[in-house]
Amino acid sequence: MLAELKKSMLFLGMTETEINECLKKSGAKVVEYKKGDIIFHQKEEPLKLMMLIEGTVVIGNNSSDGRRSVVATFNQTGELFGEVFVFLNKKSYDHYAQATVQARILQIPKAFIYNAEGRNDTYYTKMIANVLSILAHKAYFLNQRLQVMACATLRQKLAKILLQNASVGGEVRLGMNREALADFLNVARPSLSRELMKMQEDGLLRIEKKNIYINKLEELENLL
Amino acid sequence: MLAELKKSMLFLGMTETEINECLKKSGAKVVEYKKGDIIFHQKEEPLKLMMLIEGTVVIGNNSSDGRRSVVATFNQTGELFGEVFVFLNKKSYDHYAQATVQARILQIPKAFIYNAEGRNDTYYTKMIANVLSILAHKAYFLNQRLQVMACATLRQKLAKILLQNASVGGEVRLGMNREALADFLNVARPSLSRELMKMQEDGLLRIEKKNIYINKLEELENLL
DNA sequence: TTCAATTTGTAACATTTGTTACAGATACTA
DNA sequence: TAGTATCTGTAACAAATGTTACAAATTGAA
Repeated sequence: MLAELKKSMLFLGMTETEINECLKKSGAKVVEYKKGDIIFHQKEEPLKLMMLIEGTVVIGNNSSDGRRSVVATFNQTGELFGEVFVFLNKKSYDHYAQATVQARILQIPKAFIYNAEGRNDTYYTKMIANVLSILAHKAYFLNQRLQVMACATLRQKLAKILLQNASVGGEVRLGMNREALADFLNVARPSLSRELMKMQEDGLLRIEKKNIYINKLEELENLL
Repeated sequence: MLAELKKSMLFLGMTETEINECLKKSGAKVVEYKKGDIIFHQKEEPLKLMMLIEGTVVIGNNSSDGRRSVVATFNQTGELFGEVFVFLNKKSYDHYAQATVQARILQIPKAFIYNAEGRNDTYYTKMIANVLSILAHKAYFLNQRLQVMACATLRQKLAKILLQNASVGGEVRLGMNREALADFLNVARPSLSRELMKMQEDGLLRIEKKNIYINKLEELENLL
């Protein structure tokens, strides 16, 4: 498991010795869940950092009439989930977490983060830096997404995401198919196709298979 | 100035003594800017936490053809800005910050946060907790906003924001006028008015002056 | 290769939302 | 109080996007 932990954002840059030290001093535990098990429920107080080691976890909430809606899905080893609620110091998650397949979760008591005493060891500083980086990344990513969603027209949304992801040569590799891109932009897939084709006709870009090449950078920027 | 700092998110829960200790040990400085002065520019490396003490600051970026677009505005005493870039450990802000009126900014070197040595003082732990809380709040807020924006229809957006802000009795006080609400939801004001009135006709809610009262909570939830 | 499954572009039409203009309501000031 | 500015709802129309269905293109596997 250590090999996986070393690659996670939380333990990035730490030696195996340091990671073990963290796990021991923090009282971290690995908990196994079977398919369908609840990992935490809505009313529960967020007291542990949850890191997915193996499996798939969905975050959702129950509305008052009992309907369930899924807010997020995690399936990458090393990902944290629910950590925002931990650091908000909220009295309850307002969401539940459920394993959709068998899962293993590393759980680190939050108290560990909030107690610097006797921790002039480097691992503590590294972990703090990592946690800050994780939260900052999340805020940064959400902000990027919001800027796309905040565009008034579909053409503007496309311009935004293309500019955000363009490499120096003007090549854009989004790593999404049309359907996923449409979901990301929150539009219907045929609407997306239509607008992409229109933009190509207008000479703004060139579409080749999965790749898109920006022809007129300035014009795209002027749309925003 | 201490009185203001005590109310800021960054120094929340700290005594004046502790705050002074922080300022001294961190090498923090208060810098004055005149109207129009650049506080940091796009290529600059983010090395200091910036807290607005007085004035107004806009964050923006220059696109390649020289046009400027404003991304955010800060004018609340005690607010941090640009902190996400600091904790991302990026090599450059990709934005500039500019004072739009005379401003005073408290600047705290980031190194202070990343060095726990000899800091078994309680103020360090408190500050870490506060910084984590600030970032978590930002992520939480952005996520809330994103959930509203991700709704497919205007009616769903309204349902979402009303449910997010409803008190137990079903009263919703948004503290925004129609124009601001329309901006927040990213729709045209007349479209917003039209949909609100339709929802009232459908019996979902009741509008009284600035306040909105939810009549049928379940039906609103079922929209989502 | 060949076939089936998936992805993508297209078109016609329905629906939603934006735009513009204006009048009644509300809030603010002299 | 009167008068002005701002906010809000309304309506007619324009424009953008969603919906549905389908065929061409692409991918992946046998």
